[in-house]
Amino acid sequence: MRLTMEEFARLVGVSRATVSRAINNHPRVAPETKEKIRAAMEQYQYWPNGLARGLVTKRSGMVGIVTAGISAPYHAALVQAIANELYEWSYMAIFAFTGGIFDREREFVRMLKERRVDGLLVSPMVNERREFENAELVNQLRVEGTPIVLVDRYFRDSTVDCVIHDLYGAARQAVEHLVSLGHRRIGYICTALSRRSIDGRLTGDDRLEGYRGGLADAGIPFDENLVVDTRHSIDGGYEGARRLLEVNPRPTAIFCYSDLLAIGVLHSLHDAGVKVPEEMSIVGCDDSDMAARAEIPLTTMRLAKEDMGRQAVRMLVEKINAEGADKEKIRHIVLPAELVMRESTAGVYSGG
Amino acid sequence: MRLTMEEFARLVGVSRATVSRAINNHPRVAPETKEKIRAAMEQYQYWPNGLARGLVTKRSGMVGIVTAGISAPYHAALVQAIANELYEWSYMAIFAFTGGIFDREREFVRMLKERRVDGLLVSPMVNERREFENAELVNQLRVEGTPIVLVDRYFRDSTVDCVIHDLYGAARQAVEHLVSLGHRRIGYICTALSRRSIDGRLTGDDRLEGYRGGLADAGIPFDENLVVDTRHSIDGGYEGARRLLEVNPRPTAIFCYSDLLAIGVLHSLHDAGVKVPEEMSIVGCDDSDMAARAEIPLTTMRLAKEDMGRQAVRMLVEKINAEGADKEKIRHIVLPAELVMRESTAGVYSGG
DNA sequence: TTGTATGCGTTATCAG
DNA sequence: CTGATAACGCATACAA
Repeated sequence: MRLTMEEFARLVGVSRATVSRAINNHPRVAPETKEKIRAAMEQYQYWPNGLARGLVTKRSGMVGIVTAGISAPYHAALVQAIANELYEWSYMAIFAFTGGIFDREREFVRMLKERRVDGLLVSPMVNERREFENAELVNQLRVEGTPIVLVDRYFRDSTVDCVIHDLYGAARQAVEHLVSLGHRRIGYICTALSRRSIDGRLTGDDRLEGYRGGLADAGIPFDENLVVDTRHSIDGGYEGARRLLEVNPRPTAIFCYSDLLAIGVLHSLHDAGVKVPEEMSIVGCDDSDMAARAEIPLTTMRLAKEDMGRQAVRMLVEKINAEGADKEKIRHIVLPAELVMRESTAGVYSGG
Repeated sequence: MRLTMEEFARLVGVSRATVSRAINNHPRVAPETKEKIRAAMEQYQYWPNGLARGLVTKRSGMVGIVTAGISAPYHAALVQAIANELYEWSYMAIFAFTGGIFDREREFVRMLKERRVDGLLVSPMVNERREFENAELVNQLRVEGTPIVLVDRYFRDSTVDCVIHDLYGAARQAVEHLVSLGHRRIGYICTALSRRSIDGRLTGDDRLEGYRGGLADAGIPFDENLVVDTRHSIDGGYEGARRLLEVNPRPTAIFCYSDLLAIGVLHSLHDAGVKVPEEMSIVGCDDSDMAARAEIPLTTMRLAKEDMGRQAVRMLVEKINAEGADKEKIRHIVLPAELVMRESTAGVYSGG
């Protein structure tokens, strides 16, 4: 059994109250006493019991992170960023991966609250229209005042802190870049998630809206034939590109929903004998590790995953420590995307 | 403030002891009482305070995972596997990513013990000779009886539970496969970590030993010129392959330390105009997502990351629940690697 | 089967 | 500046 504060205090020759004060460096404790205790802690390897401490302070020093998982590099990078920033604030991270299983989202939140985490970082599950599968859960959390920050999700129906990427701006900027190179027929390859929004309903895919916005800025009419949806995988990108190559007249540039799709597009064009960037310009989205390492280093829109993790944690910590009215203050942080020019984009092919 | 058990019990009209028993489904509590309490829990949204509970049961229901990080897909997959299995056992996972920073390993372990985790899953940092950077830490954990399982690490100097891949067998099998295809000049591209062991000192790279073993089995003499070390990245693989192409006579097959290196090798050979698998066979190691998705789907040795996570968690849980002598029982689980044949290996090129 | 009383290891309030 | 002592929310031995 581990040493208790009472036993430890006796060993040092003080009361446990003094030990406690020394540990939490309370102002009214003699410097030499504090030093003596600090040294003894090392000697006897005494560390306070976090459970007991949390029971009385009502702070566990832990934060729960609820997300689908980390199999995608994007999510791994984001989770890593969150963990790193949490460390800076001396919080420990309890991770809960739902694997996209609906019931687990609720269950994990319950377990986390049972563990008395000080706050929650959540990327709630969304359906294909980007609506929260479990909006009630988020709403309840909000109502009961659990400190929470939404990561990579925007809760339209309510007022919850969140930090998201400016995906609209990212797409718009990508198109702007291509337009500036002289392109006018620009395709967009997206995933099934966003395809549905083309028909005019409120869109869930900010990239698609940004793509339209970029075209509008340049006075280029929107052509539905240039928008292709596919599975979110390298294969999906491969197939999407094939379909775009059949459109007449063929596009001279393609913006992709993600780097993953863009990699597939690259393979597809390679196999089809279409040269990148000479005959076709490609822009990805994310700036994952794959982008720079692709056969043809990929021009892409960098999504600031590190910033996202950092900001989310900071907001949450502030929320946890907020008093009174500040606790109600809601903030939405929108992270700008940055164009990273590499070798997959160039001016329009002039034949020959 | 959240409901307390006392208050909740009063609401239901029983004592808090009864509530406690109902929650921990103690045998001696009337079924109808139990049912009434269960229902009331839902109604009043009452959940016991895990901190208080842990304080008395001396169980936190949490397990600490100390590892470098999850930027590499291999590690992401492993961590995900651990998390999934932990869920099956109703444990929550506190992740601590050291980022390879020496001091953090100690610090995180201390923080985790302070949080009173029930056990530890650790992949301790190793130096370039595969020795533990912080052997003392592991040893101390062992001595004080903290339930611990080493993941992907084998602690040679002591007796700690662990689960590792049979990397020796993996390499040997890879060579055997190549030999069976008729290859006799087989190269090996590894990382700086393993290069040092060639000169005869105790090796840290089991793959290298397996490679030698495979050659020996086939009666092929070991040729130091066919072993190349490089950075562990796609670029590293690219460069390593270039160097192997200059060896005379040139190898007809290459075994790679990892899929990552193999991908670089593929690029390199492509650029050098060497056809795979016609002119050069390639075998990777890991069977990461990249392997199947490579331009030329990669033959590789599958490392069972899911099994590793599952076994590690199971061992730890058993350790936590072990009584008396069983607590001392040490087990080492060695996971076999499996050859996954794809399209990057073929018989020896017969010219023309 | 249920209720009462005690202790788990801290922090915090109050005296001294 | 330091030392008793009362919570904190729960599980459990003991009584009823």
